[in-house]
Amino acid sequence: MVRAPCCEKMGLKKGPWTPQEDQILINYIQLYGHGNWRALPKQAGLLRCGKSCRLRWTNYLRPDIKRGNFTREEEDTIINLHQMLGNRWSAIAARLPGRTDNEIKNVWHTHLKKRLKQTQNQPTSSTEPGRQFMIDVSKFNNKKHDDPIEEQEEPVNHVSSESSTSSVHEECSSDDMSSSTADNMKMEESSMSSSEGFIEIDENFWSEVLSADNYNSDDLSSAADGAIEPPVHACTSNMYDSMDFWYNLFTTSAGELLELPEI
DNA sequence: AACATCCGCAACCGCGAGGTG
DNA sequence: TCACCTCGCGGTTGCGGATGT
Repeated sequence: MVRAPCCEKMGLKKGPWTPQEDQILINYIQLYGHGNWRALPKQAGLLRCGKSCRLRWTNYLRPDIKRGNFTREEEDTIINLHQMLGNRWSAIAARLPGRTDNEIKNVWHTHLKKRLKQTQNQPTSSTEPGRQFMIDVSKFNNKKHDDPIEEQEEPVNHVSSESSTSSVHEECSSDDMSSSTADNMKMEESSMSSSEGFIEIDENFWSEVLSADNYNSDDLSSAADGAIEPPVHACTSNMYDSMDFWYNLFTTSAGELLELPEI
């Protein structure tokens, strides 16, 4: 069959969004959610295709999006996750609360690719200060199923964005995000504990993590309480300040530390 | 100051997956 | 089982600002 073009109807606007359009979209989604993206622009009175609305919302207007430059830690995380997952930006984004796949993709192409190239050109003994870790998941590359995450059991409490037609909160709450992140971590836990995978962490890593005195589990777990106002605080705080982040990354679901090889 | 080039980012395009009747 | 529809993802494009000449 022939797929109908996204914006088949003439007169649909393309290009940059105006503040007015943004406001219309935000207001509409706050009131009604986004059960059907295709129908949304018509119902909201926007001269845009549904796809454009969805993109604008998910990449820019969503209240839980963390704006601003990527921290060094975030960049390192992206690099390491990219080693593990390849160009699976949405999977990488799932581990970086407040960051979108598009944003991560952009930062990869504009910064990190270069940085990685530079790093690779340097002798192995030359390292930058600060924490670093490497995850060798070469085994994933040989798998028929290229997504180690989706091979894991379905998250019990996963809230599908498709099912959230009535509440913006379901889609955007940090709770939802952290739970999906935690679920995804399960994949890493199983893959990392495999004898084939290894994690390389410098000696300062755990001491830094374990001595984090500004740990506040509420940052990532404080769910939306039903109010329409988005939980911005969960996204503007540095995720690396949260013990939960590192804890989930390097522990099993039973709370046991993953086995890390001697370096 | 004017022009050229580079860079970053938002947005678009097309494909595949999954859901539904 | 199949056809169709919608959504999400990854790749790519193009605009606008920053920087260099």
